[in-house]
Amino acid sequence: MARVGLTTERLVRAGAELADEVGFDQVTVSELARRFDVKVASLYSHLKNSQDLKTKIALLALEELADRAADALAGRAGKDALAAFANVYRDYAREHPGRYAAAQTRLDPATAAASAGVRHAQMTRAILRGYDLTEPDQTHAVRLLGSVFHGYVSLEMGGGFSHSAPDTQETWSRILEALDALLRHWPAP
Amino acid sequence: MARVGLTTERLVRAGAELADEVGFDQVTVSELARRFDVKVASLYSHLKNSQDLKTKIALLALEELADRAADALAGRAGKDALAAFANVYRDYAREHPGRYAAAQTRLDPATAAASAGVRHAQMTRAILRGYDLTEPDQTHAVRLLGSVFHGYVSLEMGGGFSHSAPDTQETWSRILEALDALLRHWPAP
DNA sequence: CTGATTTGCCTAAAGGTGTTAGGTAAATGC
DNA sequence: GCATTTACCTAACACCTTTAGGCAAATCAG
Repeated sequence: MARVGLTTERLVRAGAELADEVGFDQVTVSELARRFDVKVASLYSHLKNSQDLKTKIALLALEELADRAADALAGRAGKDALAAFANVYRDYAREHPGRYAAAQTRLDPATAAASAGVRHAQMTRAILRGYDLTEPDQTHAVRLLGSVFHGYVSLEMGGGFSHSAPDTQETWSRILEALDALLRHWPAP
Repeated sequence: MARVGLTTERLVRAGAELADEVGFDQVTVSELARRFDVKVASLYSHLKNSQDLKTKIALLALEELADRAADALAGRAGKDALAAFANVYRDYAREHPGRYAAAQTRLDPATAAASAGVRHAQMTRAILRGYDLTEPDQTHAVRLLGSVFHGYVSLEMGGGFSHSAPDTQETWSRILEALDALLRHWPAP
């Protein structure tokens, strides 16, 4: 009965990899057990249940994303910061589709408040400091940016833009330019 | 052994209602059977399998959404059309969260091509005729609008904007104004 | 180093979902 | 009124989730 050395940490990391390979909603405690060559029930010493696993994968993804975004923002401002930030999301989603999907799962308010999600909101606000917006327009703009980034990435990954000219990279660049222009000339109500 | 009168049609409609009540990914063949007071296996005469049910719910949602959008667009142009179209999405998602989620599921290319999804793209292009965009900018704009609408609605429904001032209705209006302004002054590359 | 304790992984079992194969009775058609 | 079709059923299997209780490996006390 050799011990494998399971920990919540290792399980969550493996779960994240599994998500990237087979899709977040195909992540299953059983498959995870199989990968560690261990019986399913053994995982329940480290995880409360299946939902717990998924939540922890989501939190991991949010952390990784926030870390990357913070890195990308360092030393940048204005359109430069905007593009760097946006590209972090898009690149992360492409590299880690399962983790990205995980990051979109609805968390209960308490968990969300303690997650890296708040860093994301702060960083978006930081970017907007490079533009001339005051409250409440800044909040409107935060929400717009979140919508565009999330919406674009999820449509692109879902194949919504597939196989049609012009290519999506071109569209992405033009959208970032358009957003920059919009933020520089944000219309009065 | 009284016959209940199951048809694929009725099952899909009931599935859509079930989705709105309990969430699209909680839609299960078993629960559907329970609602018709029928054994699970009986559904397999009308549905290929569970995935087939979900796909058909998605197609139904896409149709309904396209019908509403077409209605809303009739007789409108410019910003008026833009707002009406956008509101159809937002309202539909609020009234029918399960169906809306269904409408986001990835369809295989053949199914997608035969779905009401193409009408959505056509209507978006129709709206853009009210602005002065030529290809390929029109395509970029189609993608931007899709991203914003989908992104905003899914973030709002996921609770991403919850409990923070200003309220989301205000943001939504301002975003529509901003998009209108952006489309009227679409930046050159 | 030995014995006690903790703890990691196991077996067993129960309940839920998905799916297929084959039967019976109700509806339909000649 | 009989033959055929078809709607729904029972039975069975496979897989996932979760809990309860057991044994042996790791850890710790002395």
